[in-house]
Formats: sequence, structure tokens, C-alpha cells
Amino acid sequence: MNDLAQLNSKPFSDPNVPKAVVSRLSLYLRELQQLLRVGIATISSSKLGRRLGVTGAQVRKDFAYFGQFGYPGIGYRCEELIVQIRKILGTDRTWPVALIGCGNLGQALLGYHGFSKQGFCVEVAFDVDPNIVGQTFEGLKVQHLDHLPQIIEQRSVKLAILAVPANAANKAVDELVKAGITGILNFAPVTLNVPKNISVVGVDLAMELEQLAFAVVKQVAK
Amino acid sequence: MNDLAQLNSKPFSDPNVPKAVVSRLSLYLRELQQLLRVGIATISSSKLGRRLGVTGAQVRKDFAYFGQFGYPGIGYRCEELIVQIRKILGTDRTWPVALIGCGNLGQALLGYHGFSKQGFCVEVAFDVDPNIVGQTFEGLKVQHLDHLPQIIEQRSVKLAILAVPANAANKAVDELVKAGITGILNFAPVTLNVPKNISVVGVDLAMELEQLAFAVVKQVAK
DNA sequence: TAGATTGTTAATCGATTAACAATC
DNA sequence: TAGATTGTTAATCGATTAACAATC
Repeated sequence: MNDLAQLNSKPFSDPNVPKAVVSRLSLYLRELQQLLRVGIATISSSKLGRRLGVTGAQVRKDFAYFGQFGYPGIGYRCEELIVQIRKILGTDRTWPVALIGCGNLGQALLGYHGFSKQGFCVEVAFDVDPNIVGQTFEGLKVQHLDHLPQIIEQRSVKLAILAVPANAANKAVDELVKAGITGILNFAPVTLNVPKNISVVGVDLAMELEQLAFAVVKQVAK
Repeated sequence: MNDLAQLNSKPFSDPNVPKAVVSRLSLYLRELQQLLRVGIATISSSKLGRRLGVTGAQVRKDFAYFGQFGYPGIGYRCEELIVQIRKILGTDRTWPVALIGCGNLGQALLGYHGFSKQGFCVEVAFDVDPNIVGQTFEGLKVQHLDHLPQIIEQRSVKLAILAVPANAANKAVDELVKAGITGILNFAPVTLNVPKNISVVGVDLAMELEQLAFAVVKQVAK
């Protein structure tokens, strides 16, 4: 990337960036890291797109929201582009994450270190069940939810993974918001009520399976 | 719903239905079930929309792809609409699901019975690790992946949850596709290469957290 | 009946794609 | 240089919203 690109790059907080673009950015990042692992240093927009089911034009347009990262006649250098995307997403640093709910799923998430490579680290874990509070999982001692405010303020935690039962979710969310959490990854199968400055990403297993069921039925109908 | 609505309802396999509509259908379904639980029998498109962050017009348009389910002047009857949406999604019956990979995450998913209410039942579980094959989790004995074809054919399993390590994902997928699986819920953080008649829904924790990080950074910048 | 709300059409808005001069 | 590919503009496509007659 040349110096001009740096100077011309638009502010990363451009409010006009569509959500779909940001989510593809994550997809590009994952694929570029894969490319690097298999020893590919440079890739064109159309080749990158083909791997992910999008057009080359879209790949270029997506990056163009944030600056000029490519080389005409050559393509994109994977290593450089990875650095740029991480900077855009804000994962060029490590984010401490709070885990709320250390039951079945919560414990599995603690054991899954896949996202630590991407700049996220579950540093604190909470629950309300007296049988779980005080236990240690993956070297992390579960705290009572009552201690949330002081702990996450002290560590400036902004992100939380919510893995509590559906009927406890919205009460927990109120606590999280009051404590200063601004991004929530929600595994509870309910709509969360949050102020509009709080971001929520939901993962609902049943809903994902429903999408598949529809697609499978549609396919059979053909 | 009147009889005419039945007669007029478009085929559920209408290829023109956008993906976004189908995914909102799942969201409506979840919310309607919640409404029913709290004793609300009837709801207007705008009230339902407000709860989910979409407009009333969009709610009505979404349903209009599939038929006429509402009552002018009254709204929609939750119970009826639930039945209709399940019929559309194909979850008016139970789908057997195969779980591939019974490590950390796989075991947690087995323990999470949240999606069984929605018509999905993990009936068979597979792994390749000799330390895991043969063990029983939640009353389910883990089979070796080699036995996949015969077992899923015998039970006509069409859906699989893939919870294997990233480097094993694409090899496993080849087996699944060969065996006749046509819908895959992928938890491995890699792009799956599948024929175009196979549906894949991906859940990547790192990617979801990245979306939150971006949103949080953007919000702070305001 | 009057009030409320649907289903649907037309208008608007936004996102994707095609095309191509500029560049390496 | 010739070939390849970018960044960007204009054209296309699709999805959302506004509006309203029909209906309960």
C-alpha cells in the first residue's frame, strides 16, 4: 500500500457502511488468514470472491469503503490486507470479554479458544447458581453476577457473551447495560430489549436449523 | 384464516423468496411463541414489527409471499400464524439431525435441548477420536464416522451439525455430502466447499464478536 | 357505524454489478 | 510493452417503505 492510501483512507466510523459489508469483512479476513496458512501471498478480488461466493466487483467495492488497499495488475497482498481489516474491525488489539452464564454451553465456550486467535479473550465469568459460582473452569473462577459492575469497570470490559436460559436473559441484560457493556453476543433464544446504543448479535440454534430446513425442503421441491 | 387464503396461498417453494424474508420468518415465529406464552392471542403487524425492529409494512409483505394469514381490522392470531410459519419453514414435523464431532462444543450442543422444541432432534452422533467413539452422552452412543452412510440413510437424516476442528471440516463435509446430507450447520471457522444443491449455515464465534467490536468502536467514535 | 388493520401497488431507497480508464 | 487488475462511476437490480382501497 502506498502512502497516499493511508492519507486518503476514509474514517473507519463512516456511518454509511452497510452492515452486510462489515460482515463480509469478517469473511474476507478469515479467508485471507487461510490463504496465508497455505502459502498464498497475493490474491485478486475475483479469486477471493469466487472462494466466498461473491463477485470481484463486490470485494473491491467493500474495501473501497475504507481505503485503497490493492495493487492494480497484481491484486491484494494477504498479509497487508489482514492488518488493514483488523484495524477496521477494531481487532488489532485484544478485547476482554465477559461470559455470563457458565452452564453447559458457557463451559463449552470457555473451552473453545478459537476466538482468542482473533483478538478476544474471555477474562471473567459470571453466574447466579450457587452450585456454579466459585467453581473454576479453564483456570477461570466463576463470580456471582452481583460483582459484575465493579469487575468489568475495573477491567474496562465492553463485550459480553450471554449464555443464560431464555427466561433469565432480559434481566441479565439490564445488569450488563447498567454496568457499561455495549456489545452482547446473545445465545438465549429471545429478543433482547436494549437501548439503541447497545449492539446485539444473536445466535439461535433453532433459528439456524429452521433456515436449513426451509432450504432443504425448497431444494427437494425443485 | 378463511378458506380462500388456503386456496390462494402461493407454493412454499417459490424461488423468489429472498433469504432475508425466510430469516425474519424464524424471528417472527420465536416472537409469536413468546407472545402466546405471556397470553397474547392476537397482534397487529406494526406491534409485532416494533418488538423486532422492523416496520409493520415489512411484516405484512413478508407474510404476503406465502398467503393471507391476517384479519383486516384485527391483526394476526398468534396460534394460527405459528402453525402457518412452521408449515412454511418445514418444521411442522420433527427433523432428525446428525451431530458430527463430539468434543467440547459437540457435547454442549447435545446437552442443549433448546431446538428440540422447534422440531429438531439430534438422533445420531459421530466422531473419529477412539477416545470418544463408543462413549455415551445424553443417552446417545457416539458412532465412528465410518458408519455415517448406513446410519443416516436408514434414518433418512438430511441435516447435520458440524462441530469438528477447522482442519477436519472439509474432509468431514465430503463424507456428509456423499452420504446424502443436504443441510449443514457449520461451527468450524472455515469456508466449506459444497455442491450448490447443499445448504450451509455458518456460525463463527470469532466473526460474530468481530461484528460487535466494529459496532462498539463505531459507537464510541460518535 | 367508526376505528383499526390488512394485503397490495407504486414510489423510494439502497445494494450489487458491469464497465472502463488508470495503474502497475 | 502487453497483460492483469485495481478503484470508481453509472446502470441495474432488488428490497423496503408509504399509501390506500378493501375488509372486518
